[in-house]
Amino acid sequence: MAATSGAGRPEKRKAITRAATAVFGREGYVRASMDAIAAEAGVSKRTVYNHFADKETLFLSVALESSGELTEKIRDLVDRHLGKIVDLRQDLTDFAVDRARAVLSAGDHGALGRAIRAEVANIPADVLEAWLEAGPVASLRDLAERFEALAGRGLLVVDDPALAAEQFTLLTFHGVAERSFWGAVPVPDEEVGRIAALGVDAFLKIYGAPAAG
Amino acid sequence: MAATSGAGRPEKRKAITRAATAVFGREGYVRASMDAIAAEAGVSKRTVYNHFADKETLFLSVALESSGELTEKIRDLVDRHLGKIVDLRQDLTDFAVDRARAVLSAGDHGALGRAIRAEVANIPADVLEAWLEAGPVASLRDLAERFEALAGRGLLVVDDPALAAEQFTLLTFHGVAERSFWGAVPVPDEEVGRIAALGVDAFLKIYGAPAAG
DNA sequence: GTCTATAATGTGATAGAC
DNA sequence: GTCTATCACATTATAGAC
Repeated sequence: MAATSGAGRPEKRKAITRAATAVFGREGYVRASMDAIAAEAGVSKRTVYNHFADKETLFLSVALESSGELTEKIRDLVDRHLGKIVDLRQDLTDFAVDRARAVLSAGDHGALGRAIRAEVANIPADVLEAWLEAGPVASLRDLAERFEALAGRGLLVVDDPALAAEQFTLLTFHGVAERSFWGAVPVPDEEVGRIAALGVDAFLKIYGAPAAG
Repeated sequence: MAATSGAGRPEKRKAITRAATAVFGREGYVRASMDAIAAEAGVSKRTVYNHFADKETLFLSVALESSGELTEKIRDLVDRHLGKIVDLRQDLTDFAVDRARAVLSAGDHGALGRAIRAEVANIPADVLEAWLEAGPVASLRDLAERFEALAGRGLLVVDDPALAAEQFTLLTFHGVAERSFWGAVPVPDEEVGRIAALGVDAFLKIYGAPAAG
């Protein structure tokens, strides 16, 4: 906290973090320059250093922030698609498609996630853990809770909800993530839909309730 | 070819590519310096530039080379573990564990794969395609062929061997790859084994022959 | 091997805006 | 008065040419 904050107007700080998110996502940590971030934020470089101690602090700060925001976005998708089940297969597929889009679409937080994954060897262990906890791990937990509820209603047969959530994510999301290199290379919408549908097929073979076939 | 080759002893060239693989893998593309590569190869920087036009050419060259070598390694594992099936579940699990180790173990080609994934936005499309074709896509095809053979012998029920190979890889490998950030963060052996076993469980629920239970 | 050109981070100093 | 923009600056590191 003490290192990241300081004096200054909050609006400036917001402009800086938004610019940093964009530039780090576009260029990656090493290539991104503080000059470029300052320019994109419309402030002077001095002002950036007034708000953030150094480049690394700025990067880790926006990484954590962005991680939490993406988790909230995904939580909304979980609620929207898996809150009230109409057609389980369809709802799961829709969720898979929307999540892939939310994480991997170009302009968004996904680009920063790519930068973080690229820099992971240079990120302090405790910060990395905090990022995981605010991001991927939290989303997995949200999904696991939902699966547990669905199992309670007899729609799924699930022993270990955390495992089911992870395997659902692997089958419906990681194939797209890998193919698009976490959003760096575009994947056509129809391809995303196809992969999601096939992933849900496989998932339901593992965890589907026999009644629903 | 013309850009990557030149005069000079082949032994020097080999030393350079080996050093470049190590340094690029350790530091990533941007951070790696040509000085460090020359030093690690035990040659002068001038010699490096005699063999490779520039930094980018050197990187792309070792990327392709390493991709092919890793594919061969994995092909050996496919043959060893899935050539003669003794206990299908056990053989699949052993293969999954060995592959994860081969790709993600620290000193190996896996580190370079991480660097490539980090740089993917700056890699020319045709080179990226060649890298995919020599690496991940080729390995997937090898595995698909093997699954098709196993299906022919009644050990698996497989409609689409390519899909089965991809889903096997997702279930048994990508969970570890993601958790370790493609080898940047170590994952305990027992955790790798646990994930592999759970992945094979799921895979056999989808594709297992009913006879074998 | 040496040298040049370039570009990066982070630091002052000063003068102006809210 | 406090925060800001502008400019200049020292330091360091790099790619690549001679």
